[in-house]
Amino acid sequence: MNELNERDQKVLDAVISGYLKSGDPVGSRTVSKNYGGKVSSATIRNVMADLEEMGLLQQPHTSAGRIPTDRGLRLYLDSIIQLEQLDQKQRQLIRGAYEQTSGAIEDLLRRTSKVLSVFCRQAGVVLWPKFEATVFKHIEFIRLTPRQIMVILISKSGLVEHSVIDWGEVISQETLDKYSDQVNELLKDLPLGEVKARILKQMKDAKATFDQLFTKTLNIAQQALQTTLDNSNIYIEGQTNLLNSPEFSDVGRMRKLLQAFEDKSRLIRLLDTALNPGGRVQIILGSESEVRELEEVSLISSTYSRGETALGVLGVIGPLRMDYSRIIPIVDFTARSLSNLLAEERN
Amino acid sequence: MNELNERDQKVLDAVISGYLKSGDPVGSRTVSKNYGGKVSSATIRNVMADLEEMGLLQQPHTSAGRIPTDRGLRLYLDSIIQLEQLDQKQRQLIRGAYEQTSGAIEDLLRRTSKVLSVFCRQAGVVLWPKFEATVFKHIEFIRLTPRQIMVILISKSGLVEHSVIDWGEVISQETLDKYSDQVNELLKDLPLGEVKARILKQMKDAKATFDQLFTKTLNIAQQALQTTLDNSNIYIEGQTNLLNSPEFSDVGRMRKLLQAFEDKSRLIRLLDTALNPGGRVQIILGSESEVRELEEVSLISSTYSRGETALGVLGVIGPLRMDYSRIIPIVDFTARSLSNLLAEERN
DNA sequence: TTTAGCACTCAAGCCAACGGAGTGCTAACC
DNA sequence: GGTTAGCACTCCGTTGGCTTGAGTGCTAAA
Repeated sequence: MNELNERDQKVLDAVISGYLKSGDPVGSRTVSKNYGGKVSSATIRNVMADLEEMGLLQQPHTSAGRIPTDRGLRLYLDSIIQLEQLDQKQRQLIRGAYEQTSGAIEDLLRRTSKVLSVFCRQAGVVLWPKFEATVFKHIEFIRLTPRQIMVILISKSGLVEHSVIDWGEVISQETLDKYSDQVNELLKDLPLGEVKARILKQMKDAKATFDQLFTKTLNIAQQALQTTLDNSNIYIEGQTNLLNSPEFSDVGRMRKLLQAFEDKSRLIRLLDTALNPGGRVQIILGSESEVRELEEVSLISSTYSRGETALGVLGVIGPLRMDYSRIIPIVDFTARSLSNLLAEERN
Repeated sequence: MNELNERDQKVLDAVISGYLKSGDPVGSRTVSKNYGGKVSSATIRNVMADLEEMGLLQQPHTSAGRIPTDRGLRLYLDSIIQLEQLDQKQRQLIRGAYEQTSGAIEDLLRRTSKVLSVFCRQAGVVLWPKFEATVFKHIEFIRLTPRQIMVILISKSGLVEHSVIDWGEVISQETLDKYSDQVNELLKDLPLGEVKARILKQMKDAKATFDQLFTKTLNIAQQALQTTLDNSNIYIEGQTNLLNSPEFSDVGRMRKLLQAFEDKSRLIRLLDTALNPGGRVQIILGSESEVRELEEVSLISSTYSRGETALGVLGVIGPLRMDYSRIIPIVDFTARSLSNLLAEERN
């Protein structure tokens, strides 16, 4: 691909930013004006034809102005993604939004997605922290019915997951209590990613000493852990903000989009790909993802973490045509804020 | 209001059921035909004019057919609500849908709303069981940070709620453990609705005996309980089914509706009003509710329970124009199924 | 290489005409 | 007196032609 000279670049930028603002195709006259009138529209037309040939711009139909192709948009985004700082006032507002949050981590995350949706006027999403990235705190077995055991797993960061295990035989609460202390001791301060291995190792040892009941307890813990690790979750707020974009005033598109939102597993997959430790803001255009239904949206995301460990992803989903330069700093700042809050609170 | 004679009734039914099927206003000729040709369209026109005068039918404009008013629809619904049995095949299918559910009650509820949405082709909703209607099983205090305590509350039916309490002073895990047994003993088998009173009473006694730490523990329990009781939740599945109805192909209406769905508190309020112990299927037209945004939908609901205690509400939300006679038996049967499952599992 | 000019294209808005569904009313009918 | 046929009238939705305006590509001159 040919390099773009300065003028090409400028025209491309003008077309794209014009399009992002108005949503309408941008014509040569408009560009010429914004260019300061130094070049005539005819010249611009030539440049635009070149850019079209390069696959960066396209025409919805002859006699319409140009809009960017996905490739063109990508190029543009890469060039603006080195982010500006968010201005002081906005920062204050975002910090303020966190003030009355309760200690529960769920509240924190839900609040975050709300913040994102409100400040960016798009859909805000927060991917639930990866359980395996957190540290074991406590496990509790409760005998719900003679053959059903509820297992509650708590991580140091305050994540709680519970699941119910159908157990083949009757087991008493006393037995469960007896061993739960041992399991708690065994797993103390272990990253959840390593818990499984530890349990399995221990199960072997227990078998060797013929401690059947302990083996059983471990088994239960093991099962519960599996369900927990398989669980993923996501908070979405402000989906209806998307309805305000003219690109989704078409009912068909709209429906397609909302259907994609309804099946969260696809969204989770998408956000998962955006999880990169230590990363700054990242933009994924729908066409670049593997989720066909999300073709017409774009995800501006950032990773949040505690200390060095990347926990999850948060971000904003909106139409391809968004005010990226406004939203990018917000996402960035929100991710930092959340990371800070997580770091401060639990030690 | 004048009584309707048989013919009036028949015409009303014909108009409404025709309208429910097609969505278009129904004209006199159509009714005359469906009537078996025994009466001419002119006669029908006279009857229809009468019904309009009574406020049961209305015309979108002169020279259009008639559609029911809300009052007319209400009358019609009241007459058909004595429900038919669901046919054997559908029953099988619904039962089948529950087969692979895990023991966790959350799964059960989510599955239920899924079932409703799929079988009725509308949005399925399930209101989270009222915590105060369930029975205390277990409480657990976990010291998350020196000043933060996580309280986990479990009901006999397997509901789990947790909250984090910021505690003014440092409290050790040992202290918490020491008293949690006492609290558990104290609240054993108590309906959650009565727990609060019991705790308060006990706090007085503890104060009298100067058992400060116990008072504190009770205080924590008390706080956690409050948050828990305030919590209400709701599962919604298949919102996008609503988008298929032609009445919501208008983007404005659509938006209004989805916004109402996004703020769950309003939905919860609506469903709450439908909670009536021992009740059969109930229909609430949007115009009859206090939620303005839900004007154009209708809720077909039923109460699910365990034994004698009404736990929550489930149902279907769809446009005013729905296939009520098909959906009513489904909602009814689903409510029974869920109640049965809840009764069977936990004893 | 840039620019002015011109012919051409296409979407979108406007308007008038038309067809169809349905009504209300009147006068005849049983 | 209730019922029906007939008729004039109303109103919506669709169709199709027409116009307008934004924008293009090409050509020829600067």
